[in-house]
Amino acid sequence: MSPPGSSRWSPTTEQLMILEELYRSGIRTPSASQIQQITTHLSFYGRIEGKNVFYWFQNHKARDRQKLRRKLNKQLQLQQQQQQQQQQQQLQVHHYHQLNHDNMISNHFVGSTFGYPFGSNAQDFSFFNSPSFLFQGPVAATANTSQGAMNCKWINGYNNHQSLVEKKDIALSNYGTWTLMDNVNHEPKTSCCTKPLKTLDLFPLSTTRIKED
Amino acid sequence: MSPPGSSRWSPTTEQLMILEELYRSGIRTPSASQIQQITTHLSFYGRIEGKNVFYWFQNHKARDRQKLRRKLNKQLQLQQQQQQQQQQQQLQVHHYHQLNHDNMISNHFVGSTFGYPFGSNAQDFSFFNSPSFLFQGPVAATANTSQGAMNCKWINGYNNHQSLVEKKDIALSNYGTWTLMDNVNHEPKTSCCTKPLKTLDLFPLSTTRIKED
DNA sequence: GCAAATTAATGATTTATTCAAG
DNA sequence: CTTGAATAAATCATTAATTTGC
Repeated sequence: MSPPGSSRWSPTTEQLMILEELYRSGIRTPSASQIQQITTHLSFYGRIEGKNVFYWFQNHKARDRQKLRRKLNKQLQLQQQQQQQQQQQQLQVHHYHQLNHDNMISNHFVGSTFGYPFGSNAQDFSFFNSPSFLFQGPVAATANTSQGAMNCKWINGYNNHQSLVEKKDIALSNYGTWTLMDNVNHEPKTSCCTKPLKTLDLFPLSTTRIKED
Repeated sequence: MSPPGSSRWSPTTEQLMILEELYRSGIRTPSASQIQQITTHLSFYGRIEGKNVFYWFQNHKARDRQKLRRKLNKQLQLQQQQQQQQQQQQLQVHHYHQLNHDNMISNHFVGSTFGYPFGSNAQDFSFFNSPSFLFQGPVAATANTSQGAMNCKWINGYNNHQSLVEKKDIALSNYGTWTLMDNVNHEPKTSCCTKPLKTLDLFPLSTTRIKED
């Protein structure tokens, strides 16, 4: 399923089944602690990281929507075609009664015949009903919303894709987006800037490259 | 600048100046370690977190693009208008010479008169020339790309917006996206699931909510 | 001058699109 | 062709500018 040197996660059958069950049960955008716990539990069935769970839900939700949209578009097109056919039939009748008639027939109001079918009026709090194990502990200790408790941390680096460096020249495409994490001693062992530099030291003299990538 | 109980970061004048300088110097999507170091250095001028830096660059880049696009659209519209005027003039001349002439004049090739002005053919590696302080150490120890070194961690929680809960009912809008971080002992103090539950325990019997949000 | 009311900027989130591995 | 991962675009929400009536 996920060969050792594999660059991307691929879910175990069981992991997948669980994820799908969770999805079906209403979870769409799991919170930090939910992802945390899901990951913990799924790691029992194979190597997995939080971001895998995160991306999985994101993609699954997006592609569900996409599927729906496509289906609706199909229906809409069908309906439009039908309407056009009807109109043409009417035209023919018309023609039959009165030749040399003007060709202009409004085609505009077709789309508005049925409204937006999604229940977009309500926030998705459905995960309150999500599987019990997600809320066993003192829920992620979230009562503690003080500055220290949920501390904002970190970012994609050069994403384990050493191989990409050679394949393409995009190796440095990096980062995902944002993310809070549980309180963590983030002593950047990489940082050697013990004394803060003064502002002027930050800038090289070359201001020559103003480039849009 | 950033009042104590403020829910969102607002940059100090100096922070802003530095960020803009970095941007001008070519930085567009700083890597993890870059953000890290930028944050460290900016925190000298006021409270700031990594995500602020991250978002700042993301937004700044996006809004630059946007500005450019708008400018181009304006130019394009202008040019189109000019062309139309020219065409109308030609038409009038035409008319002058030959009345009752066909009205069809191709309007298509207008857009292609000037190409895409961006240097979109090259990747942006410009930040290799970025301010010296960013690369003081053994560059974020990135030589170490083994599994352990850059470890994937965590996610937005209920984003310190305790106040929002009352104001609106959207309090639970949560999470950003993904993010690697330097190796960190992530002993989730929130997790109390010491022994992995069996699969069946994960699911409640209610499969009633299959909702599209 | 100075708050209340509007509007413009912009920080933060969410959704859509794209890339590329398998 | 599916789908994990990454990026860009659109959107939301709050704060800062600003206008306005006093």
